[in-house]
Amino acid sequence: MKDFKRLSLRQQNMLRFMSEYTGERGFPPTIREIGERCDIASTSVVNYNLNKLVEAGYLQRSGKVSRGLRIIRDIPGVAPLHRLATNSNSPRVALVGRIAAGEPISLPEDIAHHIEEDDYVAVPQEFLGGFDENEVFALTVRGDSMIDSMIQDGDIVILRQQSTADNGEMVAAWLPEDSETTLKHFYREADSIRLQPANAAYDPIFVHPANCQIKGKVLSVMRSYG
Amino acid sequence: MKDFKRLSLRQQNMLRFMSEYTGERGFPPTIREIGERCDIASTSVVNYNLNKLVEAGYLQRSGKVSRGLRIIRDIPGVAPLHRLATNSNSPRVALVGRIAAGEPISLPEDIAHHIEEDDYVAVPQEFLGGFDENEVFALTVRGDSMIDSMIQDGDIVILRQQSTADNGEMVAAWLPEDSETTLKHFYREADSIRLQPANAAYDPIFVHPANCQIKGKVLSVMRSYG
DNA sequence: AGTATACACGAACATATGTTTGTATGTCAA
DNA sequence: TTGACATACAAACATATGTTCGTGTATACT
Repeated sequence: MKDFKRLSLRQQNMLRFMSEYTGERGFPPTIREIGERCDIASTSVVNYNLNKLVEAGYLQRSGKVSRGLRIIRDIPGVAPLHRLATNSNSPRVALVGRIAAGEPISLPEDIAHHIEEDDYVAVPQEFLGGFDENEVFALTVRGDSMIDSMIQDGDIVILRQQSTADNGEMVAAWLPEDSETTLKHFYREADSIRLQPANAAYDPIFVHPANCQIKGKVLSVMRSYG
Repeated sequence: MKDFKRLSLRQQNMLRFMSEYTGERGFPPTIREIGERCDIASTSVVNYNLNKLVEAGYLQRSGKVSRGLRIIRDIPGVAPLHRLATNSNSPRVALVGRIAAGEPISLPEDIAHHIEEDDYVAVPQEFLGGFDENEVFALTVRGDSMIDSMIQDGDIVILRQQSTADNGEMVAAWLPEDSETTLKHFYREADSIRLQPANAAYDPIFVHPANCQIKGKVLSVMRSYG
């Protein structure tokens, strides 16, 4: 059984993507989805490398069925977030950082490590959108750059970790070219991504998919005056 | 959200099968596989019942993709695929009504009477502003008349019952002459009261003190996208 | 009777998706 | 050079799979 480092970079990427995807959606990706995300042009190449991963003992495949993949070994770097102790019965969500124009947010690798005791916020069950508290995190909003989404300085946004999104969902997106993180509604267009503010008075932003990195989707917002 | 026992026997079977299948194989079953195992002759019937399960809050579906199923609630008799958060012991606050332009809110006498079991919302301690939960109530915002305060339709505002306010506090004010309830920042001027929107683009409202009845001050705002 | 609603069936439909084939390009050893 | 091997690509293929539609059958209510 090969060591993870012995796999080709492409195969490592595939494993990482499959693991993340499955964690986010609840089912594995298709061959073509793997190809898109790992910059593999041909489905047969994905198929080829999947078989290599089976040989290496990382994967099980159920032949001829869609999404017939199952990862059977842990993958460095995408280890599942460990459960964090809590006293309260109320779900406690990791408050991992601040989101603001011009600053990146470091996710998800850093979550498990950089958390301290105080960096939690209690969140009622109803505001977790049915997701497990372990795949949910919170950010404090800094600055007024999200005003057009009815979110202001000091708000706490609750998000679910995921790197993809469905149309209409509100996401935290990191725009590398602009060195900016923003909260917008997500829409996949023909060959670009439309980031739509909540307020109709503001114009949408169009970005190339390569310049749009989804960090998570917004489940809820909490604000305290005082 | 329906109780498990309220589901049809067929739907219960489907849930059990989906959960077991996913646990065994690592990916959810197809519509046809569900049909076979649950003695359902037509794929459309499976599809129909899957949508029912989504309505009941047990399932998430990713449209148009194969095996696009995810169980999001525990199912009696089946080992849970992932841990779901436990019941909350957060303070529970009475959700006494809706606030909207043109509609009065009946406070505080009716609070004790009109409340039913569902009319509570769990609120984390941090969002009660240090007040006792018994003197705090919640309102659902209806309409977009409060957009200028970064509060939108569907938001839940947490308020403390009080009939006066300090300058700068955000209050729910009932304006008898206009038959209107509104959320604004409160400022006492020489011989009038200024109700100031949060957004500078909007003009303040000046009212005579006799035409301004404070219902409570806003402690926090909670919003769930769902 | 008629109407509405919930649930079920089967067939046709569109396409998502795994598989296969033929070919090309690199490296490495003989 | 040659040949073997690993890896990559594109196109064609077969079918698995979600969706839609027309219909039927109960039950309950007017």
